[in-house]
Amino acid sequence: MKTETLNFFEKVYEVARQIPYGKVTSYGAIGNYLGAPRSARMVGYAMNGSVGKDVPAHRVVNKKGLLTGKHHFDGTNLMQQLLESEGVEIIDNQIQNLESVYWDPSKAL
DNA sequence: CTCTTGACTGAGG
DNA sequence: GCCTCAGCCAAGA
Repeated sequence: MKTETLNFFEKVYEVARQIPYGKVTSYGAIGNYLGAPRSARMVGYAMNGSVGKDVPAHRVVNKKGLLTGKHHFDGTNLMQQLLESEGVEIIDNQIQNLESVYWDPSKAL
C-alpha cells in the first residue's frame, strides 16, 4: 500500500483526531504541520472523507475561526452546537476568544 | 491530458 | 473593515 496522497489524507485525519477536547485548529495549521502550508484547501478536502473515520472535523475551522465547513455537516448549526458543547463560545459561525481555544499541532506535537 | 471545483490563505483596493 | 483577486494542490469528469 503506497499512494502518498492517501498518506496525506491519513495524516490529516490523524492530526485532527489528536485535537484535544474544547480546542480547535485551522486547516493551514494542519497543512503546515504536514509540510504543506499551501495545501490548506487539501486539508479541508480531505476532511470530506472524515465522516466514518472518527475525525472531529467540527474542531477544524479556518484561520479566522470561522466555521466555513458547517455546510458539510448534517444540520445547519450542528457544528456550532458541538463546539459549544465543548466549551467553545461561538457567535454567528465564528469562534469567540479563538486564541484561548486554539490548538497548534506544531506546538502540541 | 485538460478543465473545473473546493471545509483556504494572504495581499491589494 | 469589507470585497476582490490570485496562488496553492489534489481529486473528479
